[in-house]
Amino acid sequence: MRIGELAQRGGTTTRALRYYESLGLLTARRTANGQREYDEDGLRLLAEIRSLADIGFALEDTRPFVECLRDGHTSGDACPASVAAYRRKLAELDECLARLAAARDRVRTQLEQAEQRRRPCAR
Amino acid sequence: MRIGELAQRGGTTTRALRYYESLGLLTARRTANGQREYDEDGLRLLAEIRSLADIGFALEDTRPFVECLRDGHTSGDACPASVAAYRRKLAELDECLARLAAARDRVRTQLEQAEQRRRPCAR
DNA sequence: ACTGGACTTGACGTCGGCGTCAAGTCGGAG
DNA sequence: CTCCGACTTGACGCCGACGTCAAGTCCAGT
Repeated sequence: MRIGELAQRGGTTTRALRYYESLGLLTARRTANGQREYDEDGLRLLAEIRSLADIGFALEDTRPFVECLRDGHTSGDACPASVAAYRRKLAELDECLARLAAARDRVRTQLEQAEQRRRPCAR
Repeated sequence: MRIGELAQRGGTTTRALRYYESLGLLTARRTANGQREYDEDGLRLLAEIRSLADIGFALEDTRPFVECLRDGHTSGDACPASVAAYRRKLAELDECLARLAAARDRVRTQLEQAEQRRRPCAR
C-alpha cells in the first residue's frame, strides 16, 4: 500500500508518516517511480507508534518498541529497552501528576481564599 | 531600581522582564537616558506574575491579576476576572490530571503485562 | 583616557510534532 | 491530449517563554 492508504488506515496523515520516516522510525521501501510502499508490518509499526504517542510518549521514546517489533518480536514491549521506557515514562507521569496535584491544591486554596474575601458574609 | 536589580530581587532575568513588558504585563517608566526604572510596586507585580507562572499559569492568564493590582487592589485575586481565571485554571488542571492518571494506568498495566510475559515463572 | 558593567533595541534560535504551501512528477480515466 | 488525484522533496509557520548574540550607548571608577 502507498502512503495515503497507510495514513488513512492508521488514522494519521501523510505528513506524519513522512515525518516518522525522517526520524528513522517508520521506513519504507520504494517502488520503481520512487513512491513509498508499505506492507502490513508497516501498519503494525504505525499502530505501535500511535498508541504509545496517544498515551503521551514522545516519538523518540517509541523507538525501542518499534525496533523491538522490527527485530521480529510479536509485541513491541517484549524487549528490555521497551520495559525500561515504560518505567521511565511511569516515573515521569508520576512526577508530573504530583506536580499538577500540588498546583491544583494551591489554585484551589487561592480560589477559596479569594472567594472568602469577596463574600465575607457568605455561609 | 533598574532592570538588573529587579531581575535579581525577583528571581528572574532581564530578558524575561523585557519580555513581560513587550506583552504589556510589566511596564516601566524611563529615566532621562532611556533606562527602565522600577519601583516597589513593580516588584510586587513581578512577584504576582512569577508566583502564578510557577503554579502553571500561562503569562497571558496572569494578566487579570496584574491589572487587578494596578487598579489599586491589595491582592491580585480581588477582582472577578482573577477569580474566573482561577476557576478556568482549576478546571484545566483537573482535566489534565484525569488524562495523565488514565495514561499512567495504561502504562502501568502495559508494564505489568510485559513483565509477566518476560518472567512467566516469577512469583 | 580607558576599561568594565549595565543598559538599550533587534533579531534569530530552541523544543516537538507536525500543518501547509510550492513546484514538480506520474499514472490512469475520459 | 488533458485533467485529476496521489505522490515526491523542500522549506517555512506555529505555539510559549524566553536564551543568546550583535552592536551600540552610557556612566562610574582608576
